[in-house]
Parts: sequence; structure tokens; C-alpha cells
Amino acid sequence: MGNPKLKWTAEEEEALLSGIARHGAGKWKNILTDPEFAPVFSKRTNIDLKDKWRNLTVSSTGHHGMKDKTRIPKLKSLMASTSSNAQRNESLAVVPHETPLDVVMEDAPNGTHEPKNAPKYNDMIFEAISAAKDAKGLDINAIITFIEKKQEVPPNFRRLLSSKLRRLVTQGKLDKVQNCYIIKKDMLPLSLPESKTSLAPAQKETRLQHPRTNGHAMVDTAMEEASISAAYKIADAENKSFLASEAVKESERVMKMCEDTECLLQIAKEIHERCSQGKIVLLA
DNA sequence: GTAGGGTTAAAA
DNA sequence: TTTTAACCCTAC
Repeated sequence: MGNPKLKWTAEEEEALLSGIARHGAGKWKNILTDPEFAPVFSKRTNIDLKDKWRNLTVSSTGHHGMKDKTRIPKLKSLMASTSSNAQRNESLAVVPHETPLDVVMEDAPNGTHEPKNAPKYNDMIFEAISAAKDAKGLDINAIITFIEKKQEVPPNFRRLLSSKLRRLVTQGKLDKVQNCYIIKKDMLPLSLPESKTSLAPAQKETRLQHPRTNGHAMVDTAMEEASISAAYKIADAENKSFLASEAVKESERVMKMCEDTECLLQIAKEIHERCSQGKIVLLA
């Protein structure tokens, strides 16, 4: 891989969405060879288009539950940067139908999915494997199923998990026997101290505080709950504020497009009039 | 030609 | 250190 990674530009992304709107997702070659988009994609292959679309949609690859929440904001922000409203609507139409559009912007910081609070993959993996208590270990599907039962997973979770498992194997924390993963014996005490892995960070924190707080434990807990609740509300308010400002920007952009269109229309009218006059003169 | 899994550089 | 995203490989 001698070449540095070629980051996708906004123009390319826009062209991709427009191309998908026109030809449909999966028709990468058609999009690539479309005269309108070909110049934009001069450095891209159909594979690149496919990969980019996959990154944008991040469809889940082995399981059906599209509990997707990560990809929507990306698409949404992408749409917001798209210059054509018509194209945008079309683009939205080609988003895989199972895409839960109603969860757009559901990544608001109100706790729907917060990477910081999500258990680390390592913990989840170790927990899944040890919960199985199977000497042969667990394969990736079983691990995914286990984790899905406990919490929502991102749509590209299988992919992430696959990378993670490989890394753990190379780090010597897991053994891979055929397609099953086993926790190395020397990892067991570290990976599963009591129920550490099943506790969310906030829970762990709360739990750690209790022994020393004694009589104040109830007060502390109430205060903590109140602070968490306040934090959520603040985050929610911030999110709404952000959405509002984005909406204002969007409306301004549309207004500008209208003005531009009017200018173009005016120019076209003038050209048309002059051409008509020229014809009359010629005929005369 | 496309889909999907794997790899890895870059970003967070 | 973890996650993301671009690139690669391979099966169909």
C-alpha cells in the first residue's frame, strides 16, 4: 500500500449519493461511468464506491437486527452537506429500506448509545466466552448473540468484533481453535474478577462508593441520580440547540439556492429574448 | 461486477 | 488503546 489513503471529499460523497439516487445502490459501475459523475470519480473504482457506501450505511453483516444508530447521523450530516435538495430526497429514498429513519439523530447524548459508557469490547468478549463455560470456546456468532442479548450493538459490530478477536489472539489473551475462541488460562483471573465486566462504569463507580459512605449512601445515590438526570437533560438541550442551528443553516442555504436559481432564470430569459430578437432581425 | 470479510493507517 | 474508514482479497 504505497499510496497514502485517499480521503473522500464532500464532492465525491455528494456525487456518490446522487449516483445511487439515479442508478441505485449496487450499480457501482454504472455510477462510475455516468458522464455526470465520472470526472468526480476519476480516482475511484467501483470497489471504492461500494466500500464508501458501506461505510456510510454500515449495514450489519451477519445478523438481522438493524439496531443501527451510528450510521444515521453520518448520513444525516452528509445529507445536510449535499447541495441539492432534490438529490437529497432521492438519496434518502435509496437508503436501505430497513434503515430506521425515525431514529435519525437518535445519537443525541441522552444515553441511547454512548461509547464512553459502553463496556469495552474486551470485557464483553471475555464475559461471553466465560459465560458459555464451554471448553471448546465460542465462535464469533455465539459471541455476538451473547452480547446482543445483553445490550444493543452497533450495526457493524460483527466487523468490529472480528478485528477485536483477532487482536486478542495475537496479543495472546485468547486462543483460537478452529473457529472458536477460548480465554487463555492466565487471562482468566484478570478478565473476570467477580462481576466487573457486567457492570457499566457508572454502576461500578456507585458500587465502589457504597462501602465507605455508610449512612450517606442513600443521599449520595440520590445526588448521583440527580446529577446524571441533569446531565442528560443538559445534553438533550444542547442537542436540540444544535439541531435548531443546523435547521437555520439549512434554510439559509436553501434561500441562497433559490436566489441563485432566480438569477440563472433571469439570465436565461435575457438570453432567450436576445436570441428571439436576433432571429427576428435575421428573418427581416 | 458485486458483496462481504480482512487488514491497516489514521484519528480520537 | 480503541475506533474509524480506506483499501485489499476472494468467493460468487
